[in-house]
Amino acid sequence: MTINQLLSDLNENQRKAACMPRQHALILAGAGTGKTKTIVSRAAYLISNGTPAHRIQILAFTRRSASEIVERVRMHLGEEAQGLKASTFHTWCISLIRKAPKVFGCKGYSVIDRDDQLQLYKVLRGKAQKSELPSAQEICDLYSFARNTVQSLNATLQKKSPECLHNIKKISEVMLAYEKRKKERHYLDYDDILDVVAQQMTVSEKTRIWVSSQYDHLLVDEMQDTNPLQWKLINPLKENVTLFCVGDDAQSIYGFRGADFQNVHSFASRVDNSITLKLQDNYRSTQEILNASNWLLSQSALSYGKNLTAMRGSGKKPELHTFINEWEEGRWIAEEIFNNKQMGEDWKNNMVLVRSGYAGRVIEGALLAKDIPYQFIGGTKLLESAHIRDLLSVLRIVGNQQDEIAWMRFLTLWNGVGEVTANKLIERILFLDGYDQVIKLLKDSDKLPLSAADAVGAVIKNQNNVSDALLDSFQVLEEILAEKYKKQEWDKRRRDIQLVRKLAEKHTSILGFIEEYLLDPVHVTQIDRKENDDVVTVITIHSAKGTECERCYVINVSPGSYPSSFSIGKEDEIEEERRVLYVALTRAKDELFVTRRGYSLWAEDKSKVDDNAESENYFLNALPEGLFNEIIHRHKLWNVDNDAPDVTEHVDVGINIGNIPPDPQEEEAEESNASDWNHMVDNREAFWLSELRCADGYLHRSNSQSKSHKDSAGIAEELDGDKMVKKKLQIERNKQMENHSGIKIESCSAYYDTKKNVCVFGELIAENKSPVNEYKEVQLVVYDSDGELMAREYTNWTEFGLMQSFDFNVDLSDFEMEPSRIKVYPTNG
DNA sequence: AGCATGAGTGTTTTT
DNA sequence: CACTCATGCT
Ligand SMILES: Nc1ncnc2c1ncn2[C@@H]1O[C@H](COP(=O)(O)OP(=O)(O)OP(=O)(O)O)[C@@H](O)[C@H]1O
Repeated sequence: MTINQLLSDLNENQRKAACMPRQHALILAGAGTGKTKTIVSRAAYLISNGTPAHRIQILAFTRRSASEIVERVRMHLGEEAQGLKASTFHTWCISLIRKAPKVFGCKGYSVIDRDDQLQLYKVLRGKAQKSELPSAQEICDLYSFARNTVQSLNATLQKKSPECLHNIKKISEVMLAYEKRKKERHYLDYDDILDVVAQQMTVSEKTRIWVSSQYDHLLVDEMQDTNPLQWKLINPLKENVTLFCVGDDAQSIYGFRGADFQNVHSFASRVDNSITLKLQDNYRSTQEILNASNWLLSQSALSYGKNLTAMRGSGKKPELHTFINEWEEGRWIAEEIFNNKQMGEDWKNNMVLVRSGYAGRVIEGALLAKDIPYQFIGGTKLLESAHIRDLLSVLRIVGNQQDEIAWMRFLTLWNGVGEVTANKLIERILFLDGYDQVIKLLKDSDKLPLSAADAVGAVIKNQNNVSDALLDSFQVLEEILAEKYKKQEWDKRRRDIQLVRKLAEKHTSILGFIEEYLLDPVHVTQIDRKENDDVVTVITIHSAKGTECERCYVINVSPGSYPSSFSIGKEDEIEEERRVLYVALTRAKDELFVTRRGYSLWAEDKSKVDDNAESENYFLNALPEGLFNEIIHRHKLWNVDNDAPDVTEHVDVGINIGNIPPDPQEEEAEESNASDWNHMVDNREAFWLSELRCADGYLHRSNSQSKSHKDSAGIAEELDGDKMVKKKLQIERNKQMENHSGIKIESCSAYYDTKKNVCVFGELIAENKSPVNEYKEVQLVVYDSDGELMAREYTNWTEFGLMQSFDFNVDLSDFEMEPSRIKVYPTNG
């Protein structure tokens, strides 16, 4: 494709922006209006009009969008685009630092990530109580926020944690100690990487000239998410370099990192002689999708002045699905995607948008259960996972002998060595000269096994071949790592090691390898699928900014999540939550599915107090009719078998003894009993049980070493080692009775545990049209394998989200035999 | 003292 | 699942 073709694809405003004369510009435009496309065109235009490609620097937020831009320019221009650079702010700065280590005074410094930073803070903070001093995590966050916003600690505390203001002295001491230690050990944290460059340019004219003379144009994507520190980086360049920034204030979602969505508006005042252009027309989505998105913004107290119009016109109306719980939600999505594949649609046309990495797990499970290939972007990255860090610590030690964080990690790996011993060793190691001495020290230590020295030796031998270094040191460490993680999916973790080796293959420098992947995180599920591009994408909304997909599923748009309960009470954070959802909705091209849970098992116990606030602030509260097609799913929770034989021979009903009014004393006893039961089926329990059920259809808890199996009668037993913990019981229903009473038991599960208790938990829908109102209770009957009656109980039901719930807890310790059959049905007490 | 171990608990978002 | 805390072991 030629440049002319590319330009003719643009609309008038886009073309005007792309072909601008040399002048600072801000392109302010809504979602899907072609900002990225405009950046691509701008770069292509500049190159074909004589600017050498290497004199254009593009800054994007993630490596993915950066490389996509370069790829697209290359597609249009071919060879001519050679040398065009697109990077994240961090990779750009580190490349400057590496290019001129002397200029920035960081020769031989190694980059530490968030977790290392935290480790250091933990050590330096000491063991003070939380009431005395904020946790290391909090201090770390405050530190980073202060630096990203280029604010004093005092100002940061006032804004973020006023309650800690009285502690400012202590906090500042910890921070200063951190900076001192960082310097001593030659570490650069994420914020240093930017600040070193920014600060140096601010104070030194020579540096400013050296940097800015390398470029003619700086193109910045996602301008709305840049923070003051990043501005400090761009600002000194504007004398010699032309800025071309694109952004959308309604998509600013990185406030937690110091970005202020208003900032983009100050562009004009901060940059003299700049011009602001606007793009209005949305080319991504159908009007129906935009209507929903527009509505969301219109509900805000702030006025974003955004009303997107779809150039593609009309399409399918978005759907709003409500489920009983997250597993039904996940299962439905997986099913939907699966069915679409059957109809001939590619996996890759589906994207599931989640709020947190954690929220993606359920979806992952559901996709896994259906064998749907997927990639998961967001959450813990490969090189951040504990077992990989363990292995990497050996490499880091060899790469940088002063790396005390890595030493700590490595030394405490060995049995018998804890923090104290490790510290003593480290103190000596730091003063050693050369690796011969280090190896000798490790060998001589009576606390460490010989293999510790072997592991280090293995890396030293392979310093120029990272992949081999990994392999050899892993062989030494395998045993100990297997032991450490034996309860935490060691097999899976073991496979990760192979993936890391793959990543390392081309690398000849240990530190270079680590640095590259610290700044450019790789997600576990991404590596193995080079040839297989056709996969479903599960992605956090924050990572999804700038991407698009034909069919999007935005999950868990429930009260307490949108906005997140964290933000309640803080207007600006609620607004940011709104923008997060806005970003999610506007990713969809053709079809948008918003799903939510009518009842979240978690929301309830977390904070009953907040419940009101959560639902009051809920974004979809005042949803007008007509924006979405609304569908409520009242599916069975736990696979009640509809084809189970009807039970008609219930003599029991005839001899119903009814509700024996308990005397006051007993009533009290019963109440305390009920609360006991609540504990037993507490939310946590229900959470795990259903999660795993969703994944493999059976019942077990993953974090015990339990195995599960299903016997021929369809009864799942839970095993803990060889000891049975619980046994699942089959339930019989009486459909006739249910129809008659208008009370439908939607789900029910029953277990018999080692304390000889039968625990039953179920949900039902009591339809108002019930002709026989006296059905107000649920009856439970338990038989042993000889068919002898063991127990009969009655209970009322209580409101439970979209349904009513009931539960029983029957003590069968007086019986020799185990329960074999149980029946549950409505009764007129 | 120093370490291993298990139970308990609480989960934004990212370079 | 990852982190903290309490406990008990050496
Ligand atoms: N002039 C145009 N004609 C046809 N399609 C266009 C035009 N401009 C953009 N598009 C298409 O619209 C979609 C959105 O474009 P792009 O990703 O550049 O938008 P964006 O402004 O960066 O969106 P967001 O801010 O939501 O990330 C892309 O699929 C792109 O190909």
